[in-house]
Amino acid sequence: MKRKRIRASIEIVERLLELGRLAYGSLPAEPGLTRTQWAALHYFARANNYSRTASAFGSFHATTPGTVSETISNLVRRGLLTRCRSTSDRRNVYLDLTERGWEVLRNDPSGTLDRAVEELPAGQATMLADALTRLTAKVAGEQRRPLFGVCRRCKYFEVDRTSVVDTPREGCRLLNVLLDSEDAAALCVGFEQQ
Amino acid sequence: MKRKRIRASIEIVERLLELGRLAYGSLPAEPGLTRTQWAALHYFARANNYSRTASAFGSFHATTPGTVSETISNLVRRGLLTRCRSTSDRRNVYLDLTERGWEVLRNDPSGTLDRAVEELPAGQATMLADALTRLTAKVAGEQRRPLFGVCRRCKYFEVDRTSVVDTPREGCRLLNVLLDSEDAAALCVGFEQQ
DNA sequence: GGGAATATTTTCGAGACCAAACTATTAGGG
DNA sequence: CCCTAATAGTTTGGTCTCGAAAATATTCCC
Repeated sequence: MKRKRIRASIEIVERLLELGRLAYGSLPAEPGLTRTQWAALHYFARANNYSRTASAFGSFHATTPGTVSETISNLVRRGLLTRCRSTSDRRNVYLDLTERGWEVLRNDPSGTLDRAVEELPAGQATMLADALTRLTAKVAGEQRRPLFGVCRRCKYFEVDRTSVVDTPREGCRLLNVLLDSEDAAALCVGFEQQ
Repeated sequence: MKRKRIRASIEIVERLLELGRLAYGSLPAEPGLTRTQWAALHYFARANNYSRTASAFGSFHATTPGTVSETISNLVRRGLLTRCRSTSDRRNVYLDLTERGWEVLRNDPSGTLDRAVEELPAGQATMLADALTRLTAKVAGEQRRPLFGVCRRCKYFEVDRTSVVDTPREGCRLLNVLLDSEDAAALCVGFEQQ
């Protein structure tokens, strides 16, 4: 049985996939949530107003609408998420964490990975973020999926410095709305690289 | 609903988890294999003689023996893997790809990610490999799981340069065996950082 | 020899997953 | 304004994944 010639990139790919699994492979998973449920809870905690929908999470998590719908129903049943139908377009349903949802999220198993990242040398963390963004952009593009990213690094992000108050006003040129500091650091489905 | 203060590390964690999903979220999944089945096929293609067992893959993939057993049975049923019970210790079952297994693996969806990695600037790829190894070591350690890694970077790896022939002989001091060039580049459960 | 440890398989119930069918709502063209 | 897409979600059916626990076989070690 001949193996393929080994390329260095394979090791990196293996690490990436291994890490993704290990991150949620932590022991307690306190309230008995699954990987997917944690991922959903984490996503809806981090996504901005315009991205907290079932379909957006489906794109982010690379899964189908039906699967997402079931996962969300489960989290709603547990009292960790609430559904809120949009009034402007009644097809949309926005998902928000409940008080208990925020509480439960504090035990997010991916915190293990998060702490490991925080211990990286400063320069390495920056380069890592850059490399990962490149990779994600490439793969997402090839699969015709949205890229996701935080507003502050988006090409539609805008800072209005003409204001006389000390904190300049931030906004999104795509949706044409103002962003508070929370939203400007949240994940967005409409993200485009600068 | 108050959000937690946003730390830069969260973005990196999100990218890592997103990438892990996207990598296997490719469209065709030709012969209808699932993420887990691809991961198993990939693992048994890359692991060395001593690591192609159900339990080793279970550690690598952060799942339980029962799940692994089912996944393997499925792949055997499809004719992509073969079981081979060890003669020296009859508790062990080694898994090997069949001819068809190797053939099917050529469409491994993670190839998309692999190509993206190959397009990274040279320096960045090296740095990325290093950072990911650090992260994996940290997370695996915290979860008391084996680290996995290729023999050549293991502390038990040894090169015998006393030989007069031009290609020096490589071996493993832990298992006390010689390694051919294929094995020296394969994944091993017994890996320890240098 | 006998009990502990190891490697794997089986079984069960809850989720995850995809595909396809379905509902409801909105957008676009004549 | 109707008619047809397109969009957002849900439901259904069938397979696979997952963890926990029990079962089997084998080996280790005192």
